[in-house]
Amino acid sequence: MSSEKRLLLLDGHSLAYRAFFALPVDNFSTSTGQPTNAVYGFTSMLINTLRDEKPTHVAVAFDVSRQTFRTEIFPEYKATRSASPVEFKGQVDLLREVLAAMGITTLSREGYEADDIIATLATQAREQGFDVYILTGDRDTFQLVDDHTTVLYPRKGVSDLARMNPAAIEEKYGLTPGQYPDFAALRGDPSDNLPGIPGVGEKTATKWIQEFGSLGALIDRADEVSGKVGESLRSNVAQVLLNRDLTQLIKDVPLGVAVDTFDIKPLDEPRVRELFDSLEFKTLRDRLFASQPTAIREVEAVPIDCVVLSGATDVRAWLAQHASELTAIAFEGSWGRGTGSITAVGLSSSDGALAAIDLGTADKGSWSALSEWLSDDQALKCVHDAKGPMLALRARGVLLRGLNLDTALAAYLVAPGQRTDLEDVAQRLLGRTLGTASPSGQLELGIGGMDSAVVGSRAQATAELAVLLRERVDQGGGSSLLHDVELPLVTVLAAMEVRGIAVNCTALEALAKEFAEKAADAQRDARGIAGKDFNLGSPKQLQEILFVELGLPKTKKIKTGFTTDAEALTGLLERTGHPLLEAILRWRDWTRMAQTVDGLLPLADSNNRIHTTFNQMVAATGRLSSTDPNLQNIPIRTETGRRIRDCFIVGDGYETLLTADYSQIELRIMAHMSQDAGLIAAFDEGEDLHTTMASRVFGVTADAVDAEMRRRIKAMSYGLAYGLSAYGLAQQLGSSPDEARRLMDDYFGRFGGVRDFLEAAVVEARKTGYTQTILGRRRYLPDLTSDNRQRRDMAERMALNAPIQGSAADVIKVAMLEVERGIETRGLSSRMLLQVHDELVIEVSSGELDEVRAVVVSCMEGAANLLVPLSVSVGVGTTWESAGH
DNA sequence: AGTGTAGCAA
DNA sequence: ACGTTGCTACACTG
Repeated sequence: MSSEKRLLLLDGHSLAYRAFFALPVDNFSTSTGQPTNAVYGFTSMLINTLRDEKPTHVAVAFDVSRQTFRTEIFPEYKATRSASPVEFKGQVDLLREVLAAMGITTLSREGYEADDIIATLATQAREQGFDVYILTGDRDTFQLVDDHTTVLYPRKGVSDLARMNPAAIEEKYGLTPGQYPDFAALRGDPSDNLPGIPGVGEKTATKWIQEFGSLGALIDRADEVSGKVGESLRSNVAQVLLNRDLTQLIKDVPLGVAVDTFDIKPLDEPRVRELFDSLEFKTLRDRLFASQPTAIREVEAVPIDCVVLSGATDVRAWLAQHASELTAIAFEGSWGRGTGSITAVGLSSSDGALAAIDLGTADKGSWSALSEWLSDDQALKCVHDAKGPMLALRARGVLLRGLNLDTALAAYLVAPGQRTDLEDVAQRLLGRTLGTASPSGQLELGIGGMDSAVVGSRAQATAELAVLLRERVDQGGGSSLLHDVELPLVTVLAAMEVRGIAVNCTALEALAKEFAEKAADAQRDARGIAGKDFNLGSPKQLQEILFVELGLPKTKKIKTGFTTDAEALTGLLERTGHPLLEAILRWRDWTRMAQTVDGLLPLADSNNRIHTTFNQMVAATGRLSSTDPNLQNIPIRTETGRRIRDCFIVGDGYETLLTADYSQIELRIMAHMSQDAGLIAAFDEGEDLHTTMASRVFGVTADAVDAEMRRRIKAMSYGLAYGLSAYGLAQQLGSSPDEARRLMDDYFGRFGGVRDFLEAAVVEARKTGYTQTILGRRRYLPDLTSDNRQRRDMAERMALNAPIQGSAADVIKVAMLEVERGIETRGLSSRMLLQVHDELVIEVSSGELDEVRAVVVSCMEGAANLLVPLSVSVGVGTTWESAGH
């Protein structure tokens, strides 16, 4: 029979320490280098136990210091334990933070170990009728086990727990729990530095306790023990009795708290979310939230006044009555790859009214009434992440107009780098947990119809967020960036995604076949040379063959051994000339290309067009990203890569593709932001920039600048924007750090304003907490003041890069708006298809080339007014490759 | 399913 | 430890 009151007690240090050694720190560190293995392992065990044992009360005990009553009795107690590693120490505080966020009581008392606190609480709890569960890595607690007290002891790792109840103790030791400390005293404990009896191990200790019943009886009748071990026992009685005292847990530690107060409280969800996100505990976070009993984690109450609208009259009447000012809309449905469908719509008007429309059952009239309102640009709307719904609406021929706010975009500008889905933002800013349609997404809606409470509450949350975020964006000075750039860009991106880009599927298929054959050839060669079949794609197997079987020189160390990346293998090939290396590199090249092609082919629609998805809220710097497929990383640097590019073609009904890209936009931004006179002058020169800069740095005429000098300056210039170190530059150039340092000195000697700007950027960011772009886009970098050098250095590099990369993103976003509008206002039918960070790809209708080129160039060059001109180069051709530069 | 390695782009 | 921002594929591990 299990009690209704169930207390879970944990030993913080012992569990965290176990986790620390069980989990490789390399696999459990944040991207900024903070080790989290101990916190992770502990938290994982805690969540699993909460789920499995369903306690009603929880507390965690910690040791305070090494100094306890035990060290007073026996100074050598635990004296052989080495200091805990620094990687561990910092994690204890993190762990306490996690527990605090989870609302779990932590206890510690000077002079006592966590075990004593646990023994005390377990005793009190038992008296009050609790069932007690003790999760600990310390076997001394076995003495507490009884019919209502179970010790959960990690067998190995952090997921395999042994349930130590009286039967389990009996089975494992042949003893009762009460006999355990007697046994432990006899055996001694090397890890606690408790000496045992020479010649007496676990077997003898068990036998004696079984035979005599207890340690007291054994010592009373010690004379009866014969032989050498008997001798040994008699001469070590004092030590054994001391061991017994040290092993005994104290059950009356003065704690001054009642077990009742350990009842499980609701999670501080925003705090947990923030903390777990910063620790990069994604799955753990989800597991924790999933494990919350519904009684505690209540889904938001059903909005009682959410009316379900059906029929054109209904819809029209509601919209006329309520949708006067800003109306928040929540769309349910699915979208992507330039299309989508909407199943339900929730509406939350500024007067507080809520409505929902089920588009699965709605008649034609309701739909047309709704779509009429959706495309009315006088009817102002707010949507959380509007681009997807825009795609779905376009698929039904409806243009969403009057979009006045996108709360996801606003949340992104306020906190780039944080998640922007509605659930998360609502949780973070409103402190509210939203209900979702169903864990599996659309499924339930499709079958079971609309859940008006869910749709309504999402619309309502969006409306509330609109008020809050508008204010936050204003405070952050991002109002213009949001309303003049990001918001109108949503519509442009949606249009680009709908358009897609045409591909030559026949040619792509031919490439796929050819690349696969080339890869197979290389694989055959490699296996032949190695003399065995192995998986070339397995770094592990590759390491075994290269460094063990063939005994090739070791490469740079990585987490899992030695790197086999292309740079390292090329280096090895040069040094050893081993033919296997050549075959592997060749196989990598061909499989890479084959993968790219294979990934593209199935994504072409019936018109042979591929529709990517541009994500406006992923990159912390303000860049766009592209997925499904990623069209921003189509190969270009190799001949083979260019053959893939050649398969992206102008579509039917259009004349040609045009690509336009900014020349050295990041350096121009650097010139502008730094106001470095030398750099500005170098741009005004109009000749080859890197050559001009090299001539100044090296003090020679432009004619005397050779390719190597130009290469160095170019690498230096671009490295700067990334927070380059002398070491990194040396790597890049293949020279010594000393040489690189000299180059940097010479460079800054000539372009000192750049250095001053970069230094000031970091200082300013440290002071304000954020960096800023030319349009006021912020990136927050709290790690700039971190005590952890690695984190701080990382943040400094981000602070150098973010204003530059982000400003470039600002500029091309403005340009995109201008290009789109320029084309439209001139009544042209050419259209923008892609953006690749500093490049736009346009599909040009016949007869429009000259005008489009002029529009694109002027819009791009005019997108920002910098201290240096923006320069755009244009290429034209029927394929992306031939239109390239 | 999540993590690590590798490799493509800007 | 040593240059930023992304996305995807694969192998490996649980």
